[in-house]
Amino acid sequence: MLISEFARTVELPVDTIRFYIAKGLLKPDRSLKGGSNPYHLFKPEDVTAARMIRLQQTLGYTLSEILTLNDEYRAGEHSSERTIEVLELQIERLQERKIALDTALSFLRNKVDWVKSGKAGDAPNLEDYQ
Amino acid sequence: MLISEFARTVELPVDTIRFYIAKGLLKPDRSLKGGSNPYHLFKPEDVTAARMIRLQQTLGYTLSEILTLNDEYRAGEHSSERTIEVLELQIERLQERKIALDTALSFLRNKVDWVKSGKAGDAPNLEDYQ
DNA sequence: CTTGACCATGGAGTTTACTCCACACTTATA
DNA sequence: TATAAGTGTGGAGTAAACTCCATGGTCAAG
Repeated sequence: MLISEFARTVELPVDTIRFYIAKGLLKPDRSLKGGSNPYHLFKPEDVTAARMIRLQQTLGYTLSEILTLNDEYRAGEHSSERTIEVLELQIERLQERKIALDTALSFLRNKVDWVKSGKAGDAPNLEDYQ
Repeated sequence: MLISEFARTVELPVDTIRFYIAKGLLKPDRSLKGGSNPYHLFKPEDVTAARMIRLQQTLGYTLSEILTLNDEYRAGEHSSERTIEVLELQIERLQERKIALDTALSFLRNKVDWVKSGKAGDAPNLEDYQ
């Protein structure tokens, strides 16, 4: 798969993909010779990698964090212990984020209820949701 | 409360607070005259506002989105319908984010299990978690 | 009355994550 | 054979969210 088809598949601009390649987040093959330089060739696993990046980004990871995670993951690929360590660190971080999210959600839901009740009693206070 | 105490309270650098004031995200009083210009005076509700900003930020809102939300919220303050509309839009957005988060979490948990099982069977695939 | 601790403003600098060229090359099409 | 479409590189530009700094002010302590 060439870069423009890959871009359509993962729904990202070509420029962004090249940016990710430059950063080392995507490492497509370069076997096909084309213009002034060999072309990038994307495999299905690159599609997964791109989707993973998007997912991690919506969860608040920076690109360099994603890169370090990938590197650590690859580095520990032959030690199950290290792999599990890296994975569990990610899980912990996401769980913290989930708590923040649930906090915000119950705060907002209670606020809706409070408004619907004609603002009876005290307004929900953010401080009560930590 | 003056700016440095406020900064300690909400655990943010003074510069960041001034930046938020400039953006209109915080609107402390300016009654106290001090140096070349009147000082900012922060009330408990400013502390809540600052914490709310941090929370919204960890949930992926940009500062200008937060500003528009605040503005919309204030604008609809006398119409319960509009207030509920704004709140429910936020809830929807957070629920989407929660789904992404749960996706990532179950993917990572299954991956941990898979590694712990001595990598028996197929590796968990991200595509299966959407 | 000077020194140090705070305060404000305006503006420059930084990092992140793109986004947009200009230029150069190859290949398919008219 | 010209032209369009696709690809690569290097580098400039941009928006967001800070972060740092120079300058200028007030005020309490020594």
